[in-house]
Amino acid sequence: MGATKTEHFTNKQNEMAILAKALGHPARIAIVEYLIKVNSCICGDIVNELPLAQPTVSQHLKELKNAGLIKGSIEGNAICYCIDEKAIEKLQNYFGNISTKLTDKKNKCC
Amino acid sequence: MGATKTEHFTNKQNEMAILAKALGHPARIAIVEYLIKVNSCICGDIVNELPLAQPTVSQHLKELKNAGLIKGSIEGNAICYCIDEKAIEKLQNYFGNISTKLTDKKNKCC
DNA sequence: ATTTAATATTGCAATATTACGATTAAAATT
DNA sequence: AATTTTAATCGTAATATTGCAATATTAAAT
Repeated sequence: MGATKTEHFTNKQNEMAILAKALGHPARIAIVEYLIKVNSCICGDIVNELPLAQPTVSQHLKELKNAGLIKGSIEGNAICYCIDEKAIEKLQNYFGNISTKLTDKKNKCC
Repeated sequence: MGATKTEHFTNKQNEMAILAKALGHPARIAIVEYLIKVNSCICGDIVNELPLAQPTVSQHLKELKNAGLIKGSIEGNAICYCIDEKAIEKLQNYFGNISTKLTDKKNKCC
């Protein structure tokens, strides 16, 4: 026990859970927000923006990358990071869809 | 170490991270989707829908409730669960906002 | 009052996450 | 070539999560 039983859920469910989980930490939310704020790809500079040690930030970046939320490309001795818009789109569609379904119905039982 | 350093991030960042984290597990995604699918509040019945033991489901429900994603009210000897629309709205707004900011900019450096 | 049904809680083992110091790797600069 | 810069990786401690059997709780039904 201890490990998530992904095999019992649909691909879509696992995919959304992976994206959500990646954003389930304030540092990773902060990284994504910073990438949006600077409005471009960032080469270096991310570590200085966060109140965490360099290896910790590196680890968070890796998780965001594994989840497909950011892309990173080597740019000399720095790394260029930016948001992967497709992932954000998926999240937006997902919650937009849920929102629509919720407002469609009118049975207020709670 | 091992605990998230929430104190270094903004309230909003922590709030979004809590919501995302709650959805960062396929079982909890499945619960939310089920609540939407049946299109009403559900009294009982959730445990049978999931491929997990009753205590595990109960725990996932508790986490969704703590994060503010679902509401539960006692209804006889069953519990009536439903989505808290405000939380979904927050998520939709958040990702909608990010999406807008991303499509606004045109600097494709990646 | 007993039994039944639905859900929560407890306790625990397995695993995952978070954080960081130390180290390494790779490229730019001197 | 030696140094500096930037970021990844390793190792490890602290903590959190996942999952479930056993048990408790609560209210309805008998």
